[in-house]
Amino acid sequence: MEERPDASTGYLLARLGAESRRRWARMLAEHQLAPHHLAVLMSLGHVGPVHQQRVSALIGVDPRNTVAVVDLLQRRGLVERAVDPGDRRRNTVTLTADGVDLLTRLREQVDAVEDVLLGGLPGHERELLHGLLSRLADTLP
Amino acid sequence: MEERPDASTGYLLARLGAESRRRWARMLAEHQLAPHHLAVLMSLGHVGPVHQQRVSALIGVDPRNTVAVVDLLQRRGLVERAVDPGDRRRNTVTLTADGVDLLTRLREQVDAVEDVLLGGLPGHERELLHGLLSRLADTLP
DNA sequence: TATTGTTATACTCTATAACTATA
DNA sequence: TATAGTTATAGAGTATAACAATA
Repeated sequence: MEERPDASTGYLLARLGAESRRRWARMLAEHQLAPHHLAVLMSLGHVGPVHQQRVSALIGVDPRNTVAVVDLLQRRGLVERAVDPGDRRRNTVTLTADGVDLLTRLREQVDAVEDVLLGGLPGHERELLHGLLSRLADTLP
Repeated sequence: MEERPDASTGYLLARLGAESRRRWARMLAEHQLAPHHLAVLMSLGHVGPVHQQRVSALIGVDPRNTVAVVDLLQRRGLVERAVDPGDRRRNTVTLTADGVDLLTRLREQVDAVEDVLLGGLPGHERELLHGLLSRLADTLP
């Protein structure tokens, strides 16, 4: 009887997360976007306009590295930055109409990529997984 | 009623995977190792000696980038490379006794990191998540 | 000719330090 | 003094191309 230690959950998360990111990257390359850019669009679509600091926390990217990500999206007219009148240090980031449009169109491709990645699980288990990951993500910040 | 599109499962995987990797990296820094190094040790502990090509597939790292990872582990005496007599192009990678020792000692710290990351989920849901991720990882290669 | 491992290299992503402006 | 955003930059990780040895 051989010892066969199982991989840890944290490792499986990192391993599958890297795989998912890789597929996202390939899909997004045709749009000249990187995973972080879509992450921002999806986050804004999810929670609405927020300060740039909050964007960083939502997508799990350091504030300094978030600057360039939002810069590109702004240059493409997908998001807008507006100084918060209540605290002029803060930038409120908002999806533009073009941003919403692109997000809507990308969702289809996102789902297609996902179908391949999660192909090994039947539908009800995918929903189960999604629920668990979703709750886990909410407890992070 | 505001539109609140939910984040995709693939995105949640990438997001949580990056977080997990970050915590692994901080923990492993004291041992002068990177996540990929532990990934190799865990994989070998899981499936036993395998060709380097298979190591690449298991940890999800390109063969070219795997070379340096195995190089370091070999220099530290944690794994051994042996030419396969049956096909001399191939290197069989094996855990050394020191490698097994380190892996055993690291498992404790891995579990501690994991407890923090998965703190938001009760025990039975962690097991559920582990099972789902485990099956998903098996369908990848 | 195809495959395993390898090197060199360019590119992307992430982390460390320090600055500006507002508070 | 502390915080939001920014810049510059070094370091780690990943991807592109080409090669040697073996099959």
